[in-house]
Amino acid sequence: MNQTQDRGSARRNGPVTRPLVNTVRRPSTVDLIAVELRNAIYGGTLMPGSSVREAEVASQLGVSRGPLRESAQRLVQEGLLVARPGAGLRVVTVGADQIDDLYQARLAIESAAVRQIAALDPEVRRRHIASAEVLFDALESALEDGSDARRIGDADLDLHYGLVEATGNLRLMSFASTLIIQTRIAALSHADGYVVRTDILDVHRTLLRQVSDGDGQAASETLAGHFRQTVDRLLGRLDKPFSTVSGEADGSHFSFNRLP
Amino acid sequence: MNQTQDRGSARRNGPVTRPLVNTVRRPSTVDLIAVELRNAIYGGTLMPGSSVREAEVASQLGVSRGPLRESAQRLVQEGLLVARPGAGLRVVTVGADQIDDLYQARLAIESAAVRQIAALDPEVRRRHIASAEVLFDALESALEDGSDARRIGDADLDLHYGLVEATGNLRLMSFASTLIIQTRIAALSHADGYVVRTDILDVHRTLLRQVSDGDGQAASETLAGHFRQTVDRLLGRLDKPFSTVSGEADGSHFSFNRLP
DNA sequence: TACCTGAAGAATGTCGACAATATAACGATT
DNA sequence: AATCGTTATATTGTCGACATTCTTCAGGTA
Repeated sequence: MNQTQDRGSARRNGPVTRPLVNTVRRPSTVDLIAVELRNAIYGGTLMPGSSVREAEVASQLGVSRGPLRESAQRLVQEGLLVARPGAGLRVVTVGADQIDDLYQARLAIESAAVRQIAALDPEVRRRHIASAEVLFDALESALEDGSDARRIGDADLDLHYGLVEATGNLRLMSFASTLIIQTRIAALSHADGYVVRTDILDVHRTLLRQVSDGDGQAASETLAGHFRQTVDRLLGRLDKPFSTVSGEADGSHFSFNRLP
Repeated sequence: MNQTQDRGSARRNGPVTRPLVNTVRRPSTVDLIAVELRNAIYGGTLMPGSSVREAEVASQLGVSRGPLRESAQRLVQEGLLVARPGAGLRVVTVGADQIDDLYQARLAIESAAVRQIAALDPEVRRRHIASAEVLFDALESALEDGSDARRIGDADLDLHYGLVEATGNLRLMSFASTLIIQTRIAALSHADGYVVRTDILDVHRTLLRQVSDGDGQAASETLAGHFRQTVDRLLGRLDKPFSTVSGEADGSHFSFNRLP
């Protein structure tokens, strides 16, 4: 699996948290390692529940255990890793009892995002959601191409992150990034995490329409309904998905890029 | 200044982020140091913009630089510290250009919280907001006692955190804790950060009433209006505060508790 | 057979030391 | 006088090694 670290293709590996203060300065080693770890989790290289042996990962990254441990604490703070004293690091598992809280948190962030965008002046609003519409097209293409569920899920999450990104609020972006990676972890945790609803396009088309129409309240409700359906499906509470495409989790072992 | 680390009086030092997974296990050293650092920032011992020299703080905590650096990375992830390569750690400053985003983020979290609580069944709802009402009484007492602006601000922030805590959503609680500490940082950054509006009681009384009445939409709008006024005041855009109480920032130097 | 006990192994937690870098002070120059 | 370049100091960044803790597995016992 190709873990790239250049910024250009960062989107392909999912959203990435950037430092809150956006000044010009070269990224620290801790930054680079943290990005690498997040990508490894998001990309399925580090599977949920698997233990992260420091010496092993550190040597693969070409660094010592010190910087690796510092980076790991960042992911611990994000809730992507858990550290049991003496027992080391593990990738979190998002259990069924966490799904509700996770999507409530996503609703908090993303609902606020669409409300905020919808409240903008029509002109700037159009400019801000332009990139989100590109991501919607990407989702449409992924569905038309008959991509596997995993790739469709990527496009879905990218779109949701893009909406938050459109606010330009670094705090919201940081929160959204964390929650979306946790969503990915939940999908990787459950066997049937990757199932695609056929109405996914309609929902998101409606969502974007409502945002661009300036109706934040409606967009927020669309989002709430969408999340509620998703939670119900993940919890097996309701109707079965309309179309199911099994996604394969490539079981390739660790393969990081050594840091320069 | 008394930095206590027992859980009982944690509220006095402000909200504290706890690990996302709530299992029984002794806190790691990194946890303890991180709590100590957050309290030092929240309590004004580490002032915004001040540099955090690793060796100095580490020796005061009775630990080595290694664990301290790991803990610091947690606060970096939270946006409470910034780390410039080679130049070390500094406490963040929340500039005027950050106020908007900060309160938008708080609105995202807290608005979702009050909506969520308001949507509960009336009986459980009453039980969940009971602690928040205690915090409201504390705010009322602080105002009646003629406490300084700093203490009133504490009670205010405690109440806001209590509302999020009432959701029981650990993710939202973690976000709220971070944002509230950043709010404190903003207050410590600006000279006139600590001014108290006389209508603060009315606003929060209304807020709690609307939540307990199950009107999440109204509560959310009350919150939005309150934050908008606060931002306008902080940015000096609008009317001057009705009553001003100057808060003193005790300039006492570092004084941590050595970890056991 | 199931459970508890204990020892061996491996991984983590912590520390001290060294190298690399940024900051500050100082002097030279225009 | 102000600015630029240089040097010295202090602090950070990184690493390797050791102490500590958890996990595992073998052995014994009820």
